[in-house]
Amino acid sequence: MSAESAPRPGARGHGAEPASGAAPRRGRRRDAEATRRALLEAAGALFDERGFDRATIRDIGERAGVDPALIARYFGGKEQLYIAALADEGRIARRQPQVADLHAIAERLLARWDRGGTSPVRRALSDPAPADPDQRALLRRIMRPGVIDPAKEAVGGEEAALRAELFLALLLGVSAARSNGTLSAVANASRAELLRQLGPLLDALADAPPRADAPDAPPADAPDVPPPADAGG
Amino acid sequence: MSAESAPRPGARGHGAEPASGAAPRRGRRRDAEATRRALLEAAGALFDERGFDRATIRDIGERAGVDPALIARYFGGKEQLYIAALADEGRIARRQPQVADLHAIAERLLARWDRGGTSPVRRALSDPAPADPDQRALLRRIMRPGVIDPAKEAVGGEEAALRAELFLALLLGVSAARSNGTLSAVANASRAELLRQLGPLLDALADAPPRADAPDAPPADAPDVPPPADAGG
DNA sequence: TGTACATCAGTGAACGCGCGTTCACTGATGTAC
DNA sequence: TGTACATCAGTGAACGCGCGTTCACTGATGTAC
Repeated sequence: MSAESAPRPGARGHGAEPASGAAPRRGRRRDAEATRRALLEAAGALFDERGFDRATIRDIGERAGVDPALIARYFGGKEQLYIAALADEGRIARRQPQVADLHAIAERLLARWDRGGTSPVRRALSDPAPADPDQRALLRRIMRPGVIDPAKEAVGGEEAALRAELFLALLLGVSAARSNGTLSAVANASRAELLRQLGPLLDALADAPPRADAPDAPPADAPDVPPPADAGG
Repeated sequence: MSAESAPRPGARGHGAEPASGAAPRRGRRRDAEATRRALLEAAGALFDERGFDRATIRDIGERAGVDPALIARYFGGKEQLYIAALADEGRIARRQPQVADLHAIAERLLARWDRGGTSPVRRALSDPAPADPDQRALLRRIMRPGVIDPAKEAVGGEEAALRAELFLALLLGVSAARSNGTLSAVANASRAELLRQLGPLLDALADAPPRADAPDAPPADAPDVPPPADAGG
């Protein structure tokens, strides 16, 4: 949809059009690698925008300027294209300079996700449906180096792992709300305003709260939570 | 799946089975109202578990113990059944006693969502795909009385609306992460532990941060955010 | 009490549609001679 | 330089499948007489 898109390699038309645009790899009008990349990027965008089911291979092909049958040829099928799009995003993320500061990570993530349309990883992480184990492992591998590990280091303390994940979950929730537009104040706020409001929360996450099993705390064998008087249903 | 399910009204079998279970409305084995309710509850559960697309009317009918063609008869179609399931959840939520305390609301929401399988509203709110305006309005109407308005009252201050929505977005993110299981620490933590970790964040949300346009603050005409040096992509 | 009928909840087969996939084919490209 | 050929990127029609929907039908229920 936007002006900047991949250099469509397999452009239709049968006649004319001898590669007028500046193609990075000269000499090959039929370029399998460029086609692969175009499919990967179109898939990343559409999987994020619409989710796996609603992103059809025909739409992906159209956005990439490529015949959808080539998805089967280059990736094996739609499912494998999805996995490849996730992995590709991980590869991109790993190239970014790493920082171990919650505010900086939050700013980077929200900025990336606000740009919209290129993060199937974000969607996979915020989908409430149980993910299959292979996909979970892939997603964890993708988010660990750039987000989870630095966040863990930033919060420190005993429950660092849990807190780092809460940090990410929090941002995912905010980003999803921003995209779907139902919570209008969150959707319409500028990113700067949002980050200002989130600042104290991130600070609170970095300050370790009193441990439940501290020496002078009551015994921690209480059941999960008192039943909250379930009315209705 | 579980032992407690709706009293299946249109039970198959053609023979025998003269209503051995204790039916609340005696005398009518063929009960349109009970069938409607069974469909509504099965739909609520499946729409939440799998999302709209992956919840097929055949599965909904099977879980309700009812012929899927009755969805068209009673609701008009799958889309209208979905709307009805959202509205029904709103009706249930409105029956609950209202509290204006972030911790109490958070506990109630997480408890409801942890139970799993009955909240199409939660899924609709955490879906990153842009929602259509009618659906947005319905969702806002559903969440306002029990969650948004009390949260707004609890946080107070100038940006109360934005903060109340952030509160909900945060919980949605945590709940989604809990359901899909990718963030394992969040998924495996007890709800009590989770609420303990979230406590300071909720307190931070309730304490108004310094306003950007306060008398002694720098002018607030800065652009959205400095470009974060976008590497890769 | 018994019979005929109207009502309406529920049934099940069939339909059209959009999807991912398959596969025989086309034609451009690079190479061998 | 020119010709024949092998390779392989890309094409497009067709396929089977699962979906939501439709609709003529069945049969249980309640009522009128």
